[in-house]
Amino acid sequence: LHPMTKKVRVRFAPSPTGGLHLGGVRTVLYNYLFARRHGGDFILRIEDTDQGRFVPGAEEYIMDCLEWCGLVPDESPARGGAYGPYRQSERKAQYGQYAERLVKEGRAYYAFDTPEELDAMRQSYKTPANPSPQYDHTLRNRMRNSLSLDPAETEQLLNAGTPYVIRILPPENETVRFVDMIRGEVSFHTSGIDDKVLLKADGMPTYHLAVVVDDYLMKISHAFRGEEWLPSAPVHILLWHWLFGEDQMPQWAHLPLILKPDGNGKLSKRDGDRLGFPVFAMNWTDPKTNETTGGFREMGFLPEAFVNMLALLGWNDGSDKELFSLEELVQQFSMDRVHKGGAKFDFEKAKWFNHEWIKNTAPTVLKPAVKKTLAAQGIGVQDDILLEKVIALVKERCTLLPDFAAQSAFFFNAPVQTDWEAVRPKWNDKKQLFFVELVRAFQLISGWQHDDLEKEFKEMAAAHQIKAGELLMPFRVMLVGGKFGPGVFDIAVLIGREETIRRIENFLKQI
RNA sequence: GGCCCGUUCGUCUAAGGGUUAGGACACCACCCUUUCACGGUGGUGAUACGAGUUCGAAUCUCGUACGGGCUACCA
Repeated sequence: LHPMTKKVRVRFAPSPTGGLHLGGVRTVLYNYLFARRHGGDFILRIEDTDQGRFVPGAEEYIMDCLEWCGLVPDESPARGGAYGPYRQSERKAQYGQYAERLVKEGRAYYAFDTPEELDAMRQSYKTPANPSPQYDHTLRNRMRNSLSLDPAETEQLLNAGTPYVIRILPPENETVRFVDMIRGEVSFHTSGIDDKVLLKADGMPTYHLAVVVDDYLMKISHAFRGEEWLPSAPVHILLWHWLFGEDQMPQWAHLPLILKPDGNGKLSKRDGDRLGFPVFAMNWTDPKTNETTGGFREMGFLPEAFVNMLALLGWNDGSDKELFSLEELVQQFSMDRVHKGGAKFDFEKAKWFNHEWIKNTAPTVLKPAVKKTLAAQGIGVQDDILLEKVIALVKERCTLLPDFAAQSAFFFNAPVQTDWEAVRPKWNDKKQLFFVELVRAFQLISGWQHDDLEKEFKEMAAAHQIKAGELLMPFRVMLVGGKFGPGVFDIAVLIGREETIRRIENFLKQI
């Protein structure tokens, strides 16, 4: 087993190609929890070796997402650290040396095949029985590389500055084994490993080389990534074995995939558009296509709820507990309770988490976010004390932050729309009279608390020989504009005597 | 096709050889509430299949089926 002599250093390494999806955030989260749990460091490294797909602004976006989630790295491109650089592109010069070393030691070779030649190879060897031919031991001798060419020719090509890549040369007949923290021992036969490109023609490393070199140089002790990386793990193990020795290698954990809610397969951003939910942490606008993909933040999720929901998608503490703060997650998290199987994402359950968090969060804490969401709906709030009372009153009926606008707009502005149909059919002179007198009574009443109002209202109803129930709905519509909201007397208390009377009179005038 | 990984209610999951297979979301019913929610009570609903090991299997082994991932000079 891995000697835990060095400090735990886990890293999250996104590629800045745009957006940070659910699986990505969960990977960061597990990294973060593991690091905190063991008093280690959580490192962010940017994998920007593919310049063609690099998207401006994506790196900043990733940092913003992490900050919103409360998962700020100890070391990152922005913050720096003792094991920099934290962007792969800035380490470009070093990768080549490691690749050359592998060639010298006979573990890799030069390949001069052009993209067209590779394409031609894949076309000509493609059969129904073998739909995707590999550049591997079966084919490499028929390609143009330093193994098939004679040494003089290779030398000549190299001297002439012919573009080349460096490919790995997997051992003939061995079994590569490693222990995955989640899956236990996993093994691959080397005959099934193809000659992956390690160093591209532009001198940049591929992920395979870069991840190994970076993890070594940055002293990474644990590396977590999605399950889609499992098939290329043997390449990385081999590289570790040759370059730095397996005793230096991080412990691996391949996280289960997050699947689409309907059907099967990996969750993609397309699924979000199709099914009406976000798949990114925050809104992301691709500067190339100008296309925006929705985020959980903008949809009105609390970061605590978002993180809580993600943590439980593939992990639990063994009990029935489902609500965890980040701090509690840090205390409870363990990699051996992470599941092996993928989990379908369920937006309904995600909303449930948010609802629970809204209900359990104090109005003072909720206030800034609610204020923002109200402002976005054109509802200005001057009275902060009132706002807190309103939040306390309506939060249990809000699932997403924007729900606060619908649920509490009438506290701050008189209703613009009135659901007349809820009242008109049963309206009559007796009721009109009742409310006229109610206004008078409310003007005179001494206390303006819930019980005062209810007592007055019910006594008057009795005096007018109308059931209170028949009057409560009209009263609600007068104050709220519709058939919804908290208790009517609670509402009246909060909007105050003057405003209550104004809304009643206004209604009476219009009906 | 090849290689690898996986499989408990519709969904997320608990149960590490002995439980009436538990909880949550969703759904349904009832209660609370003279609004809408919240809440409460109850209900429908699962160990993919077949062998083997064992007194006893969701749990261990093997096979089958099904699902997924990978199969780029992308990560």
